[in-house]
Amino acid sequence: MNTAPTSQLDAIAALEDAGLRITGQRRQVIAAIQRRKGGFTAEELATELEGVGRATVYRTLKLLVGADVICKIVLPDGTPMYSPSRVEHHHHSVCTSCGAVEEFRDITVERVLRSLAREIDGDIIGHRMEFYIRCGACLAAAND
Amino acid sequence: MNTAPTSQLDAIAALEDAGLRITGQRRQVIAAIQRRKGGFTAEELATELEGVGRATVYRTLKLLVGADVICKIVLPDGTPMYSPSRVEHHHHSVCTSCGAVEEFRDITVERVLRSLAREIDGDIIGHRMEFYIRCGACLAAAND
DNA sequence: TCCTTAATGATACTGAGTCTCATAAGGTGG
DNA sequence: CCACCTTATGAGACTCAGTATCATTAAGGA
Repeated sequence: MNTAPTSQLDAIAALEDAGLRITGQRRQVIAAIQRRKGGFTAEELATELEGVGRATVYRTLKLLVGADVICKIVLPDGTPMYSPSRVEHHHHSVCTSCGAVEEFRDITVERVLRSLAREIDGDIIGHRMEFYIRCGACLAAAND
Repeated sequence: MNTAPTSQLDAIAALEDAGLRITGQRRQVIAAIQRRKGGFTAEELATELEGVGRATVYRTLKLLVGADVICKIVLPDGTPMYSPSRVEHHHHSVCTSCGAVEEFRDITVERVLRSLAREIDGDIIGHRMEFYIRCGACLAAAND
């Protein structure tokens, strides 16, 4: 199984591989992402990183999404969130209570994609798939 | 198989069932949607319906989404689109060239959802799933 | 028809992201 | 190690989709 960049160094290498410069700001953004290890919003990051401009945060996030270092998730209400990628091709479940993001890779999902490819008139060039859940922890908390 | 509201009258009935008033503006929005029978943006509708305020168009769209008369789709670049619903529980394929939206209902998809429900720690309360394609017509046009 | 309540429109506002453009680094080649 | 060319940055204006406010208007049941 292929793995996506996982550490600071991997993320930096991914940018280098794309012929991009490794700037102090980009390091800061990457470090901040690795520090959290969970879902986050662009605005959160921009607020946290006072030394990095808002535009730069958004620009860097976009680069990192393109390099598969992080991915962008859309909540049911349309709010975008970002989350570090651990597995190359994967989907997400997002807890709508606590915002926890889990990645999963399910061969069943891949199978469906292939079966749909046969049914659909045209070429499938991409897809979006997210599950909205109440995670175990939130359910447990609610039952106290 | 259950079917979702399909005609003007069904859409109006759906609003009535929800205890909402049938206003001239809402009739106009519904009529404009039925006139197209395809994907559209909120802003398109607001421009077309000069007699209806922008806020009202958005409000009505939201009600219609809630009543399963239309559904909201998100393109890969994040652009939102709306499309009339024909089938109750379904997913979409959107052609990224021409914007054509197709609905499909696939029992395989439902099966995956159930299998994932078992794997995921927590309750699945919803999901989002969209396929981005190049439709047959666009492929044919490109091959000329 | 009257009257309560819900809906509307104009407009200001929010949130997420992009654009512009002058200024400030990166990271080679010498 | 320096100069230089190019890429990246920051500040702030702008866009796009949608929401909030609130005074005014109109549904539709009694």
